[in-house]
Amino acid sequence: MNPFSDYVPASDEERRYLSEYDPSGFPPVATTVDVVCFTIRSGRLAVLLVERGGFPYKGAWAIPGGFVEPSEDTDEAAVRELEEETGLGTAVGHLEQLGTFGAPGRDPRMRVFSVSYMAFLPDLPDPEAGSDASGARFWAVDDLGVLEGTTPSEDAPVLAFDHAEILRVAIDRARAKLEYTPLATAFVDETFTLPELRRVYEAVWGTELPAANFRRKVLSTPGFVTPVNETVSESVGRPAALYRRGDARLLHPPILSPHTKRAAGMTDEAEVR
Amino acid sequence: MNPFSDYVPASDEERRYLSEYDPSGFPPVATTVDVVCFTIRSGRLAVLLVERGGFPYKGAWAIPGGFVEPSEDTDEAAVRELEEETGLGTAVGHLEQLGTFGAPGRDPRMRVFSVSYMAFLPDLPDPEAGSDASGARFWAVDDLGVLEGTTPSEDAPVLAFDHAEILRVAIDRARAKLEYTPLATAFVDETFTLPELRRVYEAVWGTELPAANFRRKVLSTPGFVTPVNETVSESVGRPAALYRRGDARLLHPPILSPHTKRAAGMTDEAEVR
DNA sequence: CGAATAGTGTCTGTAAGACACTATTCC
DNA sequence: GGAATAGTGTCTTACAGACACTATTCG
Repeated sequence: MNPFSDYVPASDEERRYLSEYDPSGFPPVATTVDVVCFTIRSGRLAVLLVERGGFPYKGAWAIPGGFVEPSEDTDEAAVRELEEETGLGTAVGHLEQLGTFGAPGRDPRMRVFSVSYMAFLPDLPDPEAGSDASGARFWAVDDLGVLEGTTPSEDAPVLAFDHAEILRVAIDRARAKLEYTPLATAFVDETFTLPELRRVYEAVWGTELPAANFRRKVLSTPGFVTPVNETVSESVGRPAALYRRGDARLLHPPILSPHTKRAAGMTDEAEVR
Repeated sequence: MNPFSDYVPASDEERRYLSEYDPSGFPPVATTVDVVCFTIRSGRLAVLLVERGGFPYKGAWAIPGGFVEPSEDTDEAAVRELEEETGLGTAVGHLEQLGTFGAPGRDPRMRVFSVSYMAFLPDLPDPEAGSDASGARFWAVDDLGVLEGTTPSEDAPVLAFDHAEILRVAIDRARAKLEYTPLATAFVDETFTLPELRRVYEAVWGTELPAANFRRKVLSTPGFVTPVNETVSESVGRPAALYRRGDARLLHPPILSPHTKRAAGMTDEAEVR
């Protein structure tokens, strides 16, 4: 019987069945959550990786994560991991499930299912290393060479397990979600200027956007941003007006990436065969 | 050591670590795949459910699924389940991962992680019951009452486990994917008419679409459909031209749902808190 | 003042929705 | 011919991209 379930048996027979149920016959498997933590660093999309201090893949870099505790939902485990790795809760940023990766041989120790999440965070200081990791830092994603048509930079880390694949899926999804959700606002502070928001799009998509049209599109999308009626001055140039995230969950019309229009042959995420 | 892994240890020390690794300390958990099989029946979006013949939730209806075998990737398990339940492979239709549901108490027997998939299939005869299910049939989704603002019909089935929640997420996602992918073509035969394709959109979205504008949009979206230069006659009226699915994976411009434009407050899928 | 950055106005092509109209079949 | 369904043409409005222009600050 599962001690966390509040299921009410419909009969004594069913009550007996549940109390006698023996789960020990299942082959041992582990379930982890991995959290792909994105941020914008120096105008580039960056992702948090931790250096592995133990076997296997010792010295390689991995997406931070850990085992799901018996009392936890996967969502709760993801929030916990995020807090442990960054010191931030979900009050800051945004967290959502990406998908589950469970190929039989993806971990050399045993069968491991990785329920992967993505987090989108404002710029953070590099975190302290966790207990089972000898280092932790953000890496610019286009230095990792995980995307088609890109090559790793000189000092690119070796990635553990199937984490290159997970990162590829996460980056594709983040780019797509920027178009039709207010996700970009998770990368900036609570109040932000439109040029700051535009630089988020430019960093994630790797393209320059015409500032005038970007501005018009953002302001004409209901609920995307609301003005705060203050300005900030960035040392030189005209001060920019401040905005706050609006209450829209989906953007209409969306902010389309210049790349999307040419993407008739682009692969959709996650189709099975 | 995981017998399905082709990982090569970097040292004798690591080789020893892996050979002595004992996975039996993990608490027993099970991992299943559930496949939400959608089709269009009588102009309505319908989903395949199986009646449970054993405890728990005996007599309730469930999304078909089963355990992931030790040698299988979750994708492979989903393909196998789909074939077992419908007799169809992925050559027909479309299959993709939806997400993982793993609340601690969702199954009263033990901790179970359900890696859920969605399949989109052309209209099928009602399947034969599987071995552990006393019945199997398609149900119109808007008779189930799983969506906000809808109420179950008179004879709506009781849903097992958290399957109402899984269905809700699946329907939301299917509706959204219809807009920007050629998913609708998975619901029709290999060759189809534009009115047939339009009725797919109408069934999934639950709205009527102006035929003239639908036609123009579909034909002006590159790679969505390609003409076959044949016609079919449906007993009365002018025969319709046949088309085949094109090679686009993403639609540009998308086929927007009339509902989407009013959806500024609509909830995005899967945000964690 | 000039450099730098923020923000506005305007023109053009394209796409969406509305809807009137034509075409081809069955009876 | 009439009913039924498929398909075309056209008008209006709205948005995307391009790009010239104005505004506000620092030094």
